[in-house]
Amino acid sequence: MEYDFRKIEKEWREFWAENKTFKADDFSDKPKYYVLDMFPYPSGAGLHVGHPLGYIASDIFSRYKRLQGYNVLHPMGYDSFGLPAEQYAIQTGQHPEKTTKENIARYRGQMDKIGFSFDWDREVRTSSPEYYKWTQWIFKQLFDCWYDKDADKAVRILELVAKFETEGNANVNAEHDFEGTFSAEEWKAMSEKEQSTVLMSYRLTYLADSWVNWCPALGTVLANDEVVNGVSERGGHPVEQKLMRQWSMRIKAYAERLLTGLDAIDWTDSIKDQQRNWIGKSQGASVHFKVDGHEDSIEVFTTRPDTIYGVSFMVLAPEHPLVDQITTDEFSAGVEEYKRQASLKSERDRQSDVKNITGQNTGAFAIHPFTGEKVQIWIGDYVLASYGTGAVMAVPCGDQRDWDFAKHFGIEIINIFENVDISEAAYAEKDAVIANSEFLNGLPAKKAIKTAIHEIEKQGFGKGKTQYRLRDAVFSRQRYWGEPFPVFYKNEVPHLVPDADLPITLPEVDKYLPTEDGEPPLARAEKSAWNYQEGDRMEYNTMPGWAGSSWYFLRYMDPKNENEFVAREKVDYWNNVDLYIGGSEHATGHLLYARFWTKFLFDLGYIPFEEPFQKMINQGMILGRSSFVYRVKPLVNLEIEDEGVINTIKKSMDLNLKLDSILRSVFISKPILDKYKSDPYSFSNPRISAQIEKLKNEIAKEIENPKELSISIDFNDAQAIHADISMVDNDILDVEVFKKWRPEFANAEFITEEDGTYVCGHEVEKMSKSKYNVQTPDDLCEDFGADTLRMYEMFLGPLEQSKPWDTKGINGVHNFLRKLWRLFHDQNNKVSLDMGDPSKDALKTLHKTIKKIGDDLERFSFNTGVSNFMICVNELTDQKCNNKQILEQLTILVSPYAPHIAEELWVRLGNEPGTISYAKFPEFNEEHLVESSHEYPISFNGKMRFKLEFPLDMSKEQIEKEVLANENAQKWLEGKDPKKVIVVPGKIVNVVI
RNA sequence: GCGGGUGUGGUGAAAUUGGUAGACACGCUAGACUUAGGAUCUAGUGCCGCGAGGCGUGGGGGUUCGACUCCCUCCACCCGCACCA
Repeated sequence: MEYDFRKIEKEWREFWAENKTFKADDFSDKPKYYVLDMFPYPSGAGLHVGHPLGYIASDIFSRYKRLQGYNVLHPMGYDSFGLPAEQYAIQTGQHPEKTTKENIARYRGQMDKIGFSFDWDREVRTSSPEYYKWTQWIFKQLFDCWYDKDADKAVRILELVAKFETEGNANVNAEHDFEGTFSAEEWKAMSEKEQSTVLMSYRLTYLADSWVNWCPALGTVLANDEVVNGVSERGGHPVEQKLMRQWSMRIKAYAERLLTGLDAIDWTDSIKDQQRNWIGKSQGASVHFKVDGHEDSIEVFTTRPDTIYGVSFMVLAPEHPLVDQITTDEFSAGVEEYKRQASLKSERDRQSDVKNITGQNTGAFAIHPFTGEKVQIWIGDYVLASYGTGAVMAVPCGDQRDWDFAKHFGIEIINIFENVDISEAAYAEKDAVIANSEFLNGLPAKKAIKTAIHEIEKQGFGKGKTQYRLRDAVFSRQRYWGEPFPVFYKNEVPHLVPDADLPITLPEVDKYLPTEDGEPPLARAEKSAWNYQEGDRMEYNTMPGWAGSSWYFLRYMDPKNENEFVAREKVDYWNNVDLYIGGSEHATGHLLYARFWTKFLFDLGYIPFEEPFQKMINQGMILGRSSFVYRVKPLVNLEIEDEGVINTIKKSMDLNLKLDSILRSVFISKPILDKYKSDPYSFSNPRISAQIEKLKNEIAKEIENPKELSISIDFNDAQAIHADISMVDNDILDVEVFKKWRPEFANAEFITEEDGTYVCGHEVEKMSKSKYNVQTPDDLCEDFGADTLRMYEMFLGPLEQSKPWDTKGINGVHNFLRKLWRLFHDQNNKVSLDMGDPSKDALKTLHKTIKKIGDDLERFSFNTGVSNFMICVNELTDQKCNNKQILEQLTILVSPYAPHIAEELWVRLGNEPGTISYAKFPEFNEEHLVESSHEYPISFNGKMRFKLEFPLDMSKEQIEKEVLANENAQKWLEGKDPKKVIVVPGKIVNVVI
């Protein structure tokens, strides 16, 4: 074999590992560049071909940056705490640490085969105590801080205590959820426990009773981003709302900075929009409406205070705390009933049922703060208790839901817009001029909003307010396989474990299940099983998966530091991640939390930047191509004289079952199935027909006089069964392997094509174990080599696009590498080089390629890069070029994509082993591309008809003359005079007729 | 409903600033050489048409000498958000 990739690749991988070729220097005169991949969760299934897509791209870019003279940080690690390992532990009793280690070993083996230039000395695992010690430490910092809105940053809690001691809390501008005010004296008079409770409502991580998403099937709470459409993101289990005492992260404090920070980072609009959406900023005013005859007032939040004169009623959420107090006797029964019905509906139902307008009058009235008029107070489930204040001022002329509600219940609709017709629908645009609104009359909405807020504040019944949809993030999980909290309890008051005693390691437990009384698994641990034993008990919850991943990119800079989470000098040198590659599915989870923690650590002065990931590229998902075999179902039509309907149905079903068992193991080739679908009567299969006949006779014996009995096969309802793609080649099933696949298929029969083959159907789906369509990179590495795999994955198409995996074209890429190899070698596979000066043509090809490859890398267009290499090698092959100077440059160019073959060729060219990774990226020299003439496409009315070659220095006029004189042009002119001739020098000629 | 994205041969795709649409690769067809590794080489391959030629980048319209590219409008698919006050 000429190009022996197996031997080459193995040797070079060993060389890189032994020589630590890709070790990154912590301090260097070179400029730094940090390329990061989203680290994987090591699942039991191993890597499939989709995982390396992003890793290959980032590796190519890392290698390119090294060639450009950068000191590149390109690490890899494992997000190794998580649910699947724990579920597996519950089933098998094995410690999750054991399976996690095994899975990591498998991942590492797979990654090693692909030739990544990771600095493996920097590997981190979120589940290792050396790592999570610092996750616990960061938690402690959050606990020890509050958010000072005046300084707009996190500040130590001691400073807050100092303020309380001197002036109480009245003038403290903090992000908090403490209700009420206290003086310095009152503060000092509080017991330690009371003070602790107060402080808790200011801390950036806090313990509180909060409504959480409880997932009974997983036995844990979930964060909002882990709940999708009312079910758990992992596993799709139902989720219910439950009030629980939980640790939360006060991410709300950072809402505004998380929003504005997006403007300064280079991410896709899609991800930024998702985060903006999730944060959900809305500006407006909070306004208090007095309740007629009550002390209480209703606080509403509105984005349109300019429409306040259009308020003709109020709507409270059915759960609003004031509802019971204000409801009049007359309406109390109706209100109770409405509340009951609303409580029966799930949050999801309430949200999906948009068309039904429901509501209930409470009989109470609110006083309009400006007009003093009484407006009805209703309850309605279109108002959500969890958003804003759980109450709205209804402006039917300006809000479609309010309009619908008013129409439905016959409530007055006041028009406060100039020249706007609101008889058919509300007018929600902000371009109308306000009318009918006293001091707001004649103002356009934008101005009116400001004026209204000003007036509301002046009169003292409300103020301008900005509201965010972002909720604080629940940080406790009732699970075993996660970071323990550095928290112990004394008299149920939480205390922090001192830094010196960190990490709190995971204690051994007898089972990975909750206790009988519903406590999390850690409650099973004996006190002595903990490595810290202060207080009455330790915290039994563990941290969520996103804890460790929120700061791992920092740890890579200083992975072995035992004294700090990262040394300041190192983070000063490496700074933030220059290029982050990963999937877009983490938009509102990991990517938001990591930004939050980064801003927090920045506030405390530990790191010099506020945004973790400067530029991000989201690689598309690689989809699988599933193969299917088809099993048909019988259709029995039986009618029996003198027997009841029920009996008939029962017998029919029996028959169906019997027949099903006959057909169970019969599989029909896809093309034949399609034929029968359109023409069921063409079906003929002696064996099956015989079986059906036999069955019919049996029935005839059993049933005296069937009025009608027909048995047919329903081809349209054929059952498609996933067949493992490893036993399918080019859609043709290996029937012998299939029979051995599962016991139930041992006696399978196949209705095949004429040539005896069984043809499978196929579909593009997500790659997953259960669909038997998982392609691992291992086989492909074995068959074609890592360099081919790397180039092929890039060749598939643009990185960001999702695409089905198909190995059809892999030969083309493999052939390219063989052609490349042949440029350097003679027929006997001996290196054969021309040591002289390169030809003009070869230089032109080379420099054209240098330009394109460089440009492609700069815009992350890896697929066109591969194409350009192919073009280059094709041209050099045509030129029979084996010039050393040319090939040496080409080898460097190719090395980021195909590092193994590049290393081998580099040495065969006479260079030192291992030096290619730090060679100099070839310099583009335009001179080699300079042409003296250009082949002009000559088009008529924009259509290219033929080409003519002219010198580049020929004048426009001269070109025009030559073109028109050309006989080919005369043919297209058809004797007419051209209206106009456009000559773009060096580009094109267009003749307008 | 709102926001983001995609739409080009039989297939994956390319066209970077408005300038030869389909590069490169797969597949397919024919031929050559071998007949063992999934081989290699040559020629062809957008569609219609014998041909001249016509048509062609989701549909329709526009700007322009010239549009895959810019503008308007509609359609389909994918992703995210959604009684958010």
